[in-house]
Amino acid sequence: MSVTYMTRQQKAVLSCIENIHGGAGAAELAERLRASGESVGLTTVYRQLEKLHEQGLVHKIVTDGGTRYQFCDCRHHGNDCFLIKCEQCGCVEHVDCAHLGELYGHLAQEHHFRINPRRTLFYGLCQSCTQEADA
Amino acid sequence: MSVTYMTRQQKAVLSCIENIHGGAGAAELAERLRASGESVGLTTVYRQLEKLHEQGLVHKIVTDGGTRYQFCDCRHHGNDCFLIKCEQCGCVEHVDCAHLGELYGHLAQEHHFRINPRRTLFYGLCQSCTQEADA
DNA sequence: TATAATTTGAAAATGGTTTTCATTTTCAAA
DNA sequence: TTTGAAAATGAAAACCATTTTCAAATTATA
Repeated sequence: MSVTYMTRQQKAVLSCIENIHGGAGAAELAERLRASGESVGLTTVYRQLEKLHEQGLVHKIVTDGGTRYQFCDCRHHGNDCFLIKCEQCGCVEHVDCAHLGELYGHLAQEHHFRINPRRTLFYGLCQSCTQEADA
Repeated sequence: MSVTYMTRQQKAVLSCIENIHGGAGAAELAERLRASGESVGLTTVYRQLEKLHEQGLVHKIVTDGGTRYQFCDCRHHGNDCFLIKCEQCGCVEHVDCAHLGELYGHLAQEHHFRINPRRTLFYGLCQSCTQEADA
């Protein structure tokens, strides 16, 4: 890939997803772009999100409830970062914890499973929802 | 639900998914049932798998590559079990490891995130694909 | 029996995502 | 500047896994 420019649509998709806390689905993203006057076709939104995902710039979270894309420059992450999707409020947060990398090592050494750290996603309660639950 | 019997189809779906190591998609399951002479309509396969999932007898794993169902009496599990989906061969395996529960404890204590252990799913390479990769 | 309730499955509908392809845009060479 | 090749766009069509519909079959209860 020796492309040196970015199209209007590419810039628009990237800067939009970058600024949505908690991520968004493709259709929602297209809707936001249209609303902001930077309309991009849904097909192109899908294509750009896929491209960003391949480049490691967005997570692609496929679940029962649909597919969501979340910006995250994962290329800068090591083995110690993971995502947690809060089952209460729906937010997606990043967490860094050295113990995770240790777990991966253990699983590789003792159980012969090699984890792909880039795709680790837990479900549970985020910090603020945990606090609420404890109150 | 005061139903006391099980239809032929219900029994067939349950006993089939119980015996597929690595789980299966709905269509694959229907095909296996047909091949074994216990043909069950695809619609019914979907319905029964959903029912079993609600009862906590099968995992429903929705990803990029499609939805897979894996038998697992999760009701009996503690914090130390997780699933891993092999990015190479597509199988889903079940792993027990005490270190996982410890990680959850640490995340709760130090990071204030409460993980739902029932939904933990890693991506990576299964045992046999890890061996192949190392060969 | 009779009747109500449940289950089944073929066919049709659904809807998110991908593919197609004519058009537009961009890059690099002349 | 042209010019032509390569890449990107997006509307429309295709795709396809899953869900819904509904008439027929099965089972429970009266």
